[in-house]
Formats: sequence, structure tokens, C-alpha cells
Amino acid sequence: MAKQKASIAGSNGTTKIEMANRLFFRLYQCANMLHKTGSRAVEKEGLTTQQWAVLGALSRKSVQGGVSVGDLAKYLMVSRQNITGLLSRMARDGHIALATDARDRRARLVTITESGRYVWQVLALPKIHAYYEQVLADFSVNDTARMLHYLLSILENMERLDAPAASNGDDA
Amino acid sequence: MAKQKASIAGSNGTTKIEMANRLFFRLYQCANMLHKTGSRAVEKEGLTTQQWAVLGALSRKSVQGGVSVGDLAKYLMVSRQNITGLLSRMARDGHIALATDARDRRARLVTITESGRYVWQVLALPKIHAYYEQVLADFSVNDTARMLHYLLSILENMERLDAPAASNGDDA
DNA sequence: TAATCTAAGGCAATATATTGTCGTATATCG
DNA sequence: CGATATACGACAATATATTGCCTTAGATTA
Repeated sequence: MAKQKASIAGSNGTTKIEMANRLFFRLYQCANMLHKTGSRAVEKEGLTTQQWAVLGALSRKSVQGGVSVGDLAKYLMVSRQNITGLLSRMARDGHIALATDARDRRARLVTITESGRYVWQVLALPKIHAYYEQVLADFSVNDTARMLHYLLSILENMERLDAPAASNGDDA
Repeated sequence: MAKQKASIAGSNGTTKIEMANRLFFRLYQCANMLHKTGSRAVEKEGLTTQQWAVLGALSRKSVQGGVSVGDLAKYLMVSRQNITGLLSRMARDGHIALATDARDRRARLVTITESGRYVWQVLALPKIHAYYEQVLADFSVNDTARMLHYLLSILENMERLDAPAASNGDDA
């Protein structure tokens, strides 16, 4: 989120670095505002934006039998330690249930509860959709698709950076 | 970050809601990955992504005389209470200084210190620029500009949602 | 089959994000 | 000029994010 002029590196390089500065600064702000305004949208349901990501993930047909804590953390791209805390609060509130995996007693499987499903599908989703419509009011379908494409590209590059040291030169 | 099929709302509506789901989900993931990989890029300098946003903000020519805590919080779009904590850690580490504003004794002015400026300009910025180049490796200048445009548009809409109740119908 | 390696999840420490509330300071109004 | 309203920043509570490290469980190897 650097907001100062880059050192001189050619017109093109300077332009791109300056715009990169601004892009990441705005991405940082977007994240905070998503947390703030998105959590407000579902605060009456007792949810936060992070919990809605979890409930969304648990509602996928492919994980109806439950998903392990580790797989859920990978899917959401957060640390296992973080997801543990999130899930224990959601279990406390009755949205999800945790159970030991019979096939691997180290692992725990997460499933959405009946009341969690109700809160999610009946109470929260209409508000979430309304929120999306407000935030993307001036986006066409093409704009939405293109921004998604850019986010995916950035994510891929960040995942590449996140991989073990062999694949990047920073801490070799 | 809802990841399930929207209820039927016409082909166009469903497509847009589905893409909105994916867009916000990826935005959420991007934010976490920016925190994780971005902080790693500057961890040797003892910085985090949030602190780099602060140092970037303090390096602007327009605030060389210092900026108030409240104005900095507004600029970064975080709460005053959050920025207070961030700034006290950065003061502890010698990156910034805080002083009472002579014109308004409620307010405190934040300035970057000499050592903070050195850490920022000499040590951190080259790594930050390298980080940007890695994350935006496959982005043209036009792609970067367009992504920035989308982020600005989303931010404007979020700010509108964040404004006092009169301007949105949710909690009126 | 025992030793070694890897995996899964959570504890602990630390940083960062929000809202509600409070004390002090300044601005506005009658 | 005093009363009232608003501003500024921080404390407190809570939620969420990371990394390092530990215990237990499962997989692999000699």
C-alpha cells in the first residue's frame, strides 16, 4: 500500500509501479470495508463475513458429508489455527457441528447444522444478495466477470509466492 | 462469500449473483493472501502490510507536517481504535512519532521518524516493488488500470453503504 | 516390525479488525 | 457567557489473521 512515487525506472515502469501501489492500497481498503459493511449486512443473524464464507463453503453439494478442518482452511486460504477459532465460535452458536473423522482420528469433520442451514439459507442469503447488488450496482455482467478474472490471476500469483521456498527466490 | 447456487431469479440475475458470490469470495481470499504474502515480503524490516500502508500514507508530501490520527484512519478506511493500536506498535518500534496537536489538544499528529523513513524508503520499498512485480507479473498496464478502476468503484459503493443511515434503507 | 517421517489440529503469542463507551477538548447556540 | 452538542482518541470486549511449536495419529522405510 505504498502511496509515494516510485523511483525513476522508465516511464512504463514508473506508471505500472505507481498503479500497483494504488491497486494494492485499494485492495487493502476493500478488504476492510468488506469486513465492516458485509458484517453489518448480516449482523442480525449473528454472522460475520468470515462466517459467511464458511457457511457458503459448507453448503456446497460436494461436501455434504462434511469437510475436514484442514481442507476447509485450504479452501478458504486461511491458516488452520485461524479456522479452528472461527469454527469453535460457530459451533458455540450452533451453526456448525464438529466430529472426529472415523477414518483418521487426527482429523475433524465440519458439517452445517439444521439451524445453521436455516440461518444461512433463509435469513442470511437474501441479505447477502441485496448487499452484492448494492456494492455491484454499477457493474455489468461483463465487468463482474472481468474483475473475477483479475482476482483469480492475482490469487494464482500469490499462491505461487506462498508455495515452499524452492519456487521463489526470496528466502532461498 | 456465499458459494452456493442462488435461488432462481432469471438467467441474467442468477449469473450475476453467482459471479458476485465468486467475486466476493475471491476478494476475501485475496485480502488474506495479501496479508500473508505481503507481510512476508517485509518481515525482515519488521513490518506488516498494514504498517506499510501507514508508512506509505505518511510519506506523502501533503502530510509532511504530520497528520492527525483521525484523518489517517479515514484515509486508510479503518477505525480510529484500530489505527491507535497500529500506531502505538509502530511508535514502539521507532518508525513513527506521535505528538499532541498544539491547535487542538484532543488531536495527536503522526509523523514518520528518520529511522522510519530509512526503513521505508531504503529497505522496504525495493522489496515491495519486487512483490508487486511478482503478483502482477501477467498484468499489462491496461489490466492494472482497469482492476484499479473496479476496486475504486466497489469502494465508492461500500462507502455509500457505510454512510449514516439516511442514505441506505437497511437500518432506517 | 520398529524407527522415522509426515499429517492433523490446537495452544500460545502477537497483530489487526470492529463496535460501544468514556473522559477531555472544542464548537455552537440561546 | 453558560449550556449543549460534537469531536478526538483511547480503553475494553470480541472476532479474525499470522507463525512457531507441541501432541497424537497415520504412512513410509529399512
